[in-house]
Amino acid sequence: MARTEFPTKATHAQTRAHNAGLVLRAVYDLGPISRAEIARLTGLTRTSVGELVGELEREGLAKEVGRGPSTGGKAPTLVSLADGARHVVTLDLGERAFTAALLDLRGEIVRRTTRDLDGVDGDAALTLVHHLVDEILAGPHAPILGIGVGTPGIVDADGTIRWAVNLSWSDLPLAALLRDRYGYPTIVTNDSRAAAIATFLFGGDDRPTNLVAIKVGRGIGAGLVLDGELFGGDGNGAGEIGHIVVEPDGAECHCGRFGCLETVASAPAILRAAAAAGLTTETIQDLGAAAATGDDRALAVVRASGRAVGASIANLIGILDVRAIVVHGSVTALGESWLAAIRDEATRRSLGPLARETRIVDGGVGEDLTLLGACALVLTSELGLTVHR
Amino acid sequence: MARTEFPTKATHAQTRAHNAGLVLRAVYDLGPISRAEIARLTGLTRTSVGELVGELEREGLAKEVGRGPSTGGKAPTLVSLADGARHVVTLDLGERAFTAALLDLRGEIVRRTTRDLDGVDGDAALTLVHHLVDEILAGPHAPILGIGVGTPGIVDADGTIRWAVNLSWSDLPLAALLRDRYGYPTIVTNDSRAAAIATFLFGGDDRPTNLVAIKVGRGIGAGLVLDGELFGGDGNGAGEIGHIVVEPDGAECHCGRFGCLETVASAPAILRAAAAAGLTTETIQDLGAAAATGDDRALAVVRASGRAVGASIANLIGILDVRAIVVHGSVTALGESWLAAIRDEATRRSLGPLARETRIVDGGVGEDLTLLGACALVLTSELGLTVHR
DNA sequence: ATTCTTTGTCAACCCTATGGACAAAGCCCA
DNA sequence: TGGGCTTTGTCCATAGGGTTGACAAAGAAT
Repeated sequence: MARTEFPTKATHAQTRAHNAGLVLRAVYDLGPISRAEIARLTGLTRTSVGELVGELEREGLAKEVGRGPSTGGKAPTLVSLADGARHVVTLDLGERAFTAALLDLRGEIVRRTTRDLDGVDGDAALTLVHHLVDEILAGPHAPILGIGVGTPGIVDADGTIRWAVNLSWSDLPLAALLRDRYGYPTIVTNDSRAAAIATFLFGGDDRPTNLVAIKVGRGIGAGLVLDGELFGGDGNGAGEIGHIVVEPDGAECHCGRFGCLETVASAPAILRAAAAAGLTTETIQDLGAAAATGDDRALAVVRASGRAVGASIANLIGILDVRAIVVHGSVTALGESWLAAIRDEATRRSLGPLARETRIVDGGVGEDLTLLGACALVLTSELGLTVHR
Repeated sequence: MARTEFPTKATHAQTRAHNAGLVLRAVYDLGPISRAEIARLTGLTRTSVGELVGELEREGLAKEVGRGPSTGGKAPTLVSLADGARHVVTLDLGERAFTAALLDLRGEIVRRTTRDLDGVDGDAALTLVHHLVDEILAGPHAPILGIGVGTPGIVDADGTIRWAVNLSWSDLPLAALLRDRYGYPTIVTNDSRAAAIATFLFGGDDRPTNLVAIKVGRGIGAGLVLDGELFGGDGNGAGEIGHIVVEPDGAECHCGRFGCLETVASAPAILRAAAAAGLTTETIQDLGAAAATGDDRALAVVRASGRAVGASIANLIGILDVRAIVVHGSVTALGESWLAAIRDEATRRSLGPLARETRIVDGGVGEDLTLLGACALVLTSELGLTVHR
């Protein structure tokens, strides 16, 4: 029904907010910078920039830090960001442990606490979340900008966790709960997605406009950054590639179907395959090491799982024409032969020109990616900021 | 390099343009409507709306059309769109023929001309394009808003046709050429994509935010409408699913790989398969008819090709979580058993909850979809309009 | 006929970006 | 050392454009 809702009108305040965002971003991205330079960059007048910078200074977000070199005229007054002027509380609700951390405006971790899950779930897990946040907030901190959470499972756009298997959570309105309890803006997302924006924003200067970050661990999921923004799809389920069937006659998956990608390429599946092949490797690391030494059976297992991921990536490339693909998560510990298998299969299965320009890179185990992504989401939504470097 | 470019500043003029767009859209979508009603809908004041409507009237885009019923006070003055106030020239550069048409603001075709291609290509084909546009413009018309073109092949974001096989065009800057020659804003897109926005915009009131329109004909391509906008990908190649490998050991494709979707599910491939199965059907229609009468061999061929499309759709669903999928193009003539095979396979290969809510519908041969889509693109870019119904 | 509503418009006002002017501060060069 | 030239940052007047409030016109309700 386009009949009832309608896009929102534009107001002066919005213009202001937009331009304020530009100035903040300039200060943020381009380090110590003069007002005049910001004016040139943004196209705003020096007058406007001066006023907006003044506002940032009053809010404590920016401060003058001396003069720069002259270029033939008056030396510019440099303004830079007060990195610690605000803090963000972030949570990584991992498979085995929950981590809470306090991050500054640069995404630097000020402090963190991790608590092992030890089979805790349901309400107890929620209580653990509260404890962790309480603990983080108990220490000294700057004004809090918001709370960002990365969690496994499917998460609605409004921050409700539809279901998270290992935590026995279903339809848990986590964002609303935390918002009510702490009074801060709160964003809850799926961990694959958090990792995706983190990779995107911290990807350095040459970051592309589109990026897909695929997490391969106990489960498999991707976060899609399209045209610079996280894409959720109609039901916020975009990127749930773990349950696309890749082997119609494959093993049964816990989702009820047969031959889902997760039955072939997830960590548990790989270990099962290794065992079936008569290998005695207990962990992904071990298997990777075995493959690295040239063990044929290990190599075969590693390659098979890599090819499955590669085939899925070929689909991604064909459908979305993305150039930047990052693979991360615990399974990346399989090492180079795994990645090579992914690249080979992705190339073999997708259109030449597209595949040639695609970079598939190893994002590693991605320790703090979820925390960073959750932080980035808060920064973006609260300040219109874009974290990078 | 985020260092050099920078998002653009917001100005008063932009605010104005945005709000003008809102008002125009209200008049456009909601037929005869009063200024007061527009004000309520958009959140703008009656004053602003009055002024903006005045502007539309001066431009000839809107006109007063009497009074509406009173609701207890002064009866409202109704304003409605002057459908024929502007015209759009559109071109459909089809596989066998070129069509040019003049469309009004509602996407209604005012007049059209079609010329068979008869093997014409290269410069001669370009000349044909010029002739067609000249012919359309020779007749009476309202002020022209722009030219919209739908063409096969891969098209850059700036309207350069990278290559179109059957026309022997490569790196032809068609948009620039037409812009220079006629002086109108010009948009050139791939036909699958044009069809996608057309389906999206003309899809009625309950249109979703995401839609994928898959064209299955001589080639196979999809147009992706994500969050209400056409998605192009990094190299404007998004939706080129025809060359994703679906059968690694399949037949050779003209792209050089083996087992691309097009080698299995495109019109020529299907006819080849039918011939190989000993069928004497000459056309897609014939084959569809044979399948409809229960011919086992025909049915097998039809189902096999449908399943291949269905598997690709499962990928789309898993990756993008789109709810609305439209299949169109000449191969839809295969009929119900083909569509059923598509649906079955798509459901079988994708996650339950996702597949359940997905609607895969038959868009038919899609006669004028390309023309409509090209028109819609021009309307959207020139007026910020959204065509529907 | 009177009162109450709704509509459309006009005038005064406010927010915010712009353009011009100017002092401050630096370089360059005689 | 002083004059000319640039660049920077700010002040002031101006203008675009949405908002508020008031009001006449027009219709419904009593």
